[in-house]
Amino acid sequence: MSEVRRSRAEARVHQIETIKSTSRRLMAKSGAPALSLREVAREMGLVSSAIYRYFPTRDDLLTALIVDAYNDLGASAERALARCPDGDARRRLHVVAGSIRRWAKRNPHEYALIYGSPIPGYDAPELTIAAATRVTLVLASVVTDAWRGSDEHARAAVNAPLPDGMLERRGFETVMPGVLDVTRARAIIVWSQIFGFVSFELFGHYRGSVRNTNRYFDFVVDEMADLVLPTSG
Amino acid sequence: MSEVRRSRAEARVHQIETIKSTSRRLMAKSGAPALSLREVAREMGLVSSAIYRYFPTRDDLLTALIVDAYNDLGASAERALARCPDGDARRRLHVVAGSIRRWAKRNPHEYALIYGSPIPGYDAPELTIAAATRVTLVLASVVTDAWRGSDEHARAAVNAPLPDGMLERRGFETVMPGVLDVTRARAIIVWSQIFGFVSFELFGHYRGSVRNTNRYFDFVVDEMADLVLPTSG
DNA sequence: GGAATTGCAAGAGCACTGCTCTCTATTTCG
DNA sequence: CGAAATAGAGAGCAGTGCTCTTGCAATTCC
Repeated sequence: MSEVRRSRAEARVHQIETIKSTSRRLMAKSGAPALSLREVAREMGLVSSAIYRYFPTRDDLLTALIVDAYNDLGASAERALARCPDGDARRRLHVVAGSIRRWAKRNPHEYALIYGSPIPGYDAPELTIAAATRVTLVLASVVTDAWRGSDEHARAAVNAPLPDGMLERRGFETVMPGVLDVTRARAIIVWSQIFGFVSFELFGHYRGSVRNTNRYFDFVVDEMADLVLPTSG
Repeated sequence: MSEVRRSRAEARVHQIETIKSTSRRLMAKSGAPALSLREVAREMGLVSSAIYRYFPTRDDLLTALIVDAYNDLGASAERALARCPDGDARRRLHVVAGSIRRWAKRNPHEYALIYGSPIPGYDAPELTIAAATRVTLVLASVVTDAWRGSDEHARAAVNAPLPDGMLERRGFETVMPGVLDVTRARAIIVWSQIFGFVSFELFGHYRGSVRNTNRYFDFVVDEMADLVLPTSG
């Protein structure tokens, strides 16, 4: 295609990028399980064995796509939250949750890739974990900001003892500083609920019970806000 | 293997059963995506083409496995609930939720098959929908029984208007008779939450945040009970 | 009971897959 | 410039889902 003269290193990153974008395009049509290295190569006008210069195995290509998907979702949530830095907490939660849902509906196969069944025998390397954390940090920050500077009354109203060693301690101190343990535990519920909802919606499990998923999603996020945000009373 | 003399019809259902159980065994090792008709045939001492007498396509075999999985999970939940017909509602919810989670951990690949990413281009036939409903009916009955004969005070405490046309009306009248709309909507949250939890646990998304998933699961179910059961106050 | 029909398994074959290997042309580096 | 590293081509291997034909056995019909 592009007749630009490139150094070898430049050409390499360009090829890697082309392989990934071609894969994404093909994946959008038939999903990750049907993604074939040979088809990617064919689409690029390459012979199949050439792909292996860049991704030694199909799983390596999938890993790269997974990392990109996590980052794309994370960046999307970050942008959405940045767009309302001073709204009230409930609205911010709606905005972040909505951006996650919209991203998933825009990229259903990539969503399935990262939040659907994992590829059996495939163990997520460290790279993916860091990328996966991004979107959770956005959610965590909404809750943390909402509780920042809350008074004793609000905290006492929800405080409750938690079973010992239920949550990981390492990490939470820096991620949700100054937030009660119960609230942290509930924030994880909110997180699971949002992705549980999106998965059920995308994978068709609401058929027969939920009619208007947009309205129902608003309802669910409201309930989650009640669960995890300080009472605005 | 078995040298029993069988009529043609008997032999047929026996072969179908053998194919399915062999598939389940192979799936337990490497997951559904890696399930190969040829390997099933090899395992049974058959030639690959013979399988097609019973399942005209790989998708048909998967459909059969999906239906069986839904039914197995549904029956498991039904049995669990039948074992405590007169406990209090909170305990019954814990029992049903726990049975779902235990089934999932015992049959992770079958769980992934029905609640993980759907096979792209695969549309669940009516058969699977009926089977899929079973486990939801068990959850619904716990909530319905809890609200049966509740007084006005309890109902007024949670009653709230719901957006129009949010839930499907058809079906709910018979499935959760006499239950408030808000409670129905919340029951769906509970349902999503349980499966969201199990998916996150099985697919490894809690790594780094939840340490003791058993205790955390109890916590989550308790919170869900608070959301959907009448206050026992 | 014998003949026609149907059902089952075998085996070859097609187009596809991931992946490996060798060979050649080209670019990079000392 | 010459040596080393790299990209791509092409053949090939073992595996896949699925189709088609052939021969045999069991069932059904007259």
